[in-house]
Amino acid sequence: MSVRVRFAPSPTGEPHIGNVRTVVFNWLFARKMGGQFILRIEDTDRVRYQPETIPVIMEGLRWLGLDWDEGPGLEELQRAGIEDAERYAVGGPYGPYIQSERLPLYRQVAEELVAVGWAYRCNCSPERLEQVRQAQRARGQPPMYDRHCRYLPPDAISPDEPHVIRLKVPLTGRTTFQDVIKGEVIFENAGIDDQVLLKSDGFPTYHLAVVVDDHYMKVTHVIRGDDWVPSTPKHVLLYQALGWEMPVFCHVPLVTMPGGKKLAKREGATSITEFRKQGYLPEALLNFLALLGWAPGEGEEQEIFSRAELIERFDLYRVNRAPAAFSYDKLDWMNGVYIRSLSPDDLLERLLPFWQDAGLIPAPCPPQTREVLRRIVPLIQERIKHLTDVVELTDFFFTEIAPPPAEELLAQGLDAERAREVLRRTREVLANVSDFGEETIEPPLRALVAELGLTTRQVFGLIRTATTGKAVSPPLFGTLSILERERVLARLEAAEAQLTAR
RNA sequence: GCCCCCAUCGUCUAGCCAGGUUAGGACACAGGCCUUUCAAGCCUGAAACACGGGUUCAAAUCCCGUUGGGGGUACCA
Repeated sequence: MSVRVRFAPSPTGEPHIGNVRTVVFNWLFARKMGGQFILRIEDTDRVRYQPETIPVIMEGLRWLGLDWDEGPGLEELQRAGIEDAERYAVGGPYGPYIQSERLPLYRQVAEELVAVGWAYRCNCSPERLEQVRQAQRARGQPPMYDRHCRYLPPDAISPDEPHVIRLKVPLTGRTTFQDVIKGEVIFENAGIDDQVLLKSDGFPTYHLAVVVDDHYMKVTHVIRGDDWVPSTPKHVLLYQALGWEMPVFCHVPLVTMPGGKKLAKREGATSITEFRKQGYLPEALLNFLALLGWAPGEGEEQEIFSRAELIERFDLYRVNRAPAAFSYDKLDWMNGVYIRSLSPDDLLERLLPFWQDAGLIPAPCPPQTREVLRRIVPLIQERIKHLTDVVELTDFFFTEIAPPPAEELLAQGLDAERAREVLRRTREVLANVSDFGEETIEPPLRALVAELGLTTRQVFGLIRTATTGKAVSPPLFGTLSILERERVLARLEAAEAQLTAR
């Protein structure tokens, strides 16, 4: 039978990067095994529901290259009020793939469980439940539902009055399951709460919905975060009660922040959208995430893997047991590696939106500007770690610069008079050079350095500051050539004036 | 509190299952080379088996305990 896995986000916000790593494992496993990767929307929490995050989640997956074989279809997306539903509709034979579209199914299963004695109705008020929990805590007992309604006569609560349906967990014995990563995990039934399966608003809780959907969608492997381990016995009980075949469970370790701190949904954990905005390449992020908690092993020392290589080598059974800390340092390095490996034209295309967002070049990029960019890219390719870095590194090509203050011009240790001389002589040289190509500029400037008896650092540093306004810039001769003679001479003159004014 | 999971350089990890390694690699860090700045590249360095007991000729590897970390404990997922 074909492997079927799923990512089932709840549209209450954008998934944090730890969740995304788990999605990567799911996707890699599906592709490796030639199976299906399913996207299911778990919108059963009506309080925290934010429909607008559905397309954001989908957009993020697409950007990362995590395509899904089955997922919400056109009509259900339209009913959810998603704009551009056509753009995201995939559909599939086991839909609908949005849980709010499957309500009758959950209710039916819940009623079945009540009928066979595996579940019961409960109309305890939230206040009473809270009181019970507080009392238990005060006594130093684990907070659990006291099963008040479990022992009521079967007809004590009418199906028509507001109530929830709870799982009737066996009071004794133990529930166990085999986990791909952890091996056998054992829970005493006495410690398992009578979990609510169907809420009073008619929506299922995660526990009911996940079991029902995974069953009917023929999911074979449940690959999810470690945080689900404690609720897995409830799911196992449900599978047993319903007589359904169990999927393979695989609980992958969580991802923490660099300090080892918790990576909770709202703790500023970065989302795919944020990484994208910060100038990370999707292939770099994918590569990095795949290596967070997994390594090919067998003495393999390669760390840069193409998408195809990751699929080929990924092994779910080799995923680590211990949680992994996210490292921006390593991601940055990897992003730089990927940026350097791009063809200049490809890099140019990816850089374009960042230059445009910064207002440095017009939105439809004119052909002339593109030619300039084509000359700039090779100069900066090995100097940026993020696509966003290009803005600060190249802005002086597109905007006028304020003449640098004297102290910056004199940073190389020259006195004002000497610096003025350097600038004046440089202007003479550059005014008379036959053409303004990189190779034509360099020899006479080097000759000038020798003639003046100064160091290249002193002279070129001064020219750099004068023409770019920065102490750090792309390689000087290429930069001057792209700037062109007129602007270079003007900036040199302006700098000279700065020193004179002094 | 109770339940569950986890433990190799600062970080990601290889090695563990099938005991014998100078415990390997990468990021970051330090020093050097190259060099017009910054990068990139190259070379070198520092850096780990959490602790305590077993088992064994031999333990990072197997067992137990301790400590530490993480997760769960909702009509959230």
